[in-house]
Amino acid sequence: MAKTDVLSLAILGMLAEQPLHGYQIRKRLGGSLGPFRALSYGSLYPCLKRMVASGLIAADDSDVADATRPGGSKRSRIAYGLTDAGKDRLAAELASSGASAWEDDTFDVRFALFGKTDSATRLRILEGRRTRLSERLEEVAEGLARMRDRHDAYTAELQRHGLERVEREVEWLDKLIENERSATRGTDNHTASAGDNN
Amino acid sequence: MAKTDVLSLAILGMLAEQPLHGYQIRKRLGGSLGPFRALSYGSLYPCLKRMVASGLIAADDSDVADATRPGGSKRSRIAYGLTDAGKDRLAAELASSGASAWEDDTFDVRFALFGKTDSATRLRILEGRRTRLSERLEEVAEGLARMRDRHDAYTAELQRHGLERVEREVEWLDKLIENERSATRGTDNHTASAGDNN
DNA sequence: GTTAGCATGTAAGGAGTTACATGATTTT
DNA sequence: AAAATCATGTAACTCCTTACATGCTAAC
Repeated sequence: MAKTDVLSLAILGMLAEQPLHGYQIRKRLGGSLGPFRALSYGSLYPCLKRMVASGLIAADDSDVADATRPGGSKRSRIAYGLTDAGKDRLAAELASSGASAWEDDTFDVRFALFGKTDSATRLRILEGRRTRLSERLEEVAEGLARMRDRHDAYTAELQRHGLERVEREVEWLDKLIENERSATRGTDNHTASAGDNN
Repeated sequence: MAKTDVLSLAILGMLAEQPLHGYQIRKRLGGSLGPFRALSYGSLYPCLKRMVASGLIAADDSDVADATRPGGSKRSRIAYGLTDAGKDRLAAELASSGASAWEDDTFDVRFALFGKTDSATRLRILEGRRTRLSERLEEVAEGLARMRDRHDAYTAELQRHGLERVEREVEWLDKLIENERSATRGTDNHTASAGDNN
């Protein structure tokens, strides 16, 4: 089974809602998912091509054709939609909560797809991420102790700020985990709300 | 004049304090600078090689030789130090405050080297960074308004958290800018302290 | 009718990782 | 004497960007 990279996963998730063409995909990736603020076409189109080749998505060229000319070939505007294989792959990825799900690169995308992820997996990923960040916290604190004297004021401040940032993300995760747990305790809701943060 | 990439700049900055060998450089990069938490040797050593080739640093192999065997060739342990050209290059880079200085990739390293940067340049970079983040804030808010309805609870929460993170960094910068300004007003201190953050 | 935005793609190249390959030194 | 850590390096590969190349469509 070929690996699904983050970009492909994000695309699969997006196309699960509705077929889209490349240009739209790019804009939405920039808008909602974390790590793709301005993904270039030089990345996107080859990726779509690969996904078509591996049968995860299908290209539909008929989009505008009938809207204007009867027999028209307008070129441009290729809508991509999930195939059955694509749906299966997405489902399989969403059910997994392995190591990579809580790494920096992947976590944001997995989180963005929580609406399609079942409650138990959501919780596992949030907890995995929390553990990951705790480890990071320890590492940094350790390194900070070891280099105490080598730091000038600015390096120390940078370190302190980095630490604070991670601590805040841990707090954020704690809230989400708490939310997730109480939602599960009450109803075993499949699509629990993530709101209620001040 | 060849471009100095972030990694080279970080190395130049580190070697300005004292000669180090590759292994040490790697650990310190992970410890103090932001974007290099675990730089691989596969990146580091080729970079050092390039820097030697372009005359910015010099390799000194005599390190351990006299410590143990008189005529000994111990191999291993190559200490790198700045050449005059390297010092010049570092000085030139530190004096610059162009576009790239406040981008995500570069800012942390530039900040870590503030101890060697003059007050006016520090201020320009901090302000540049602040402006950059403000722009980002606007972009995100804009995109958020445009997609309002397409967001499920989790995507919205991810967006909100991202926004909050950027807002906090702006607050952090505001404090630093304030510090920097008052330090300049008082004494025109070249190596002002960055402390005083709760 | 021309500018701005929509839409698709390719080629070259940058910046990094992983996996491999090797060997010295220190600690247990 | 074995294990951990120090130390240096290369080759293949991944993922992404920039710059280029093309053409349609809507608005002013």
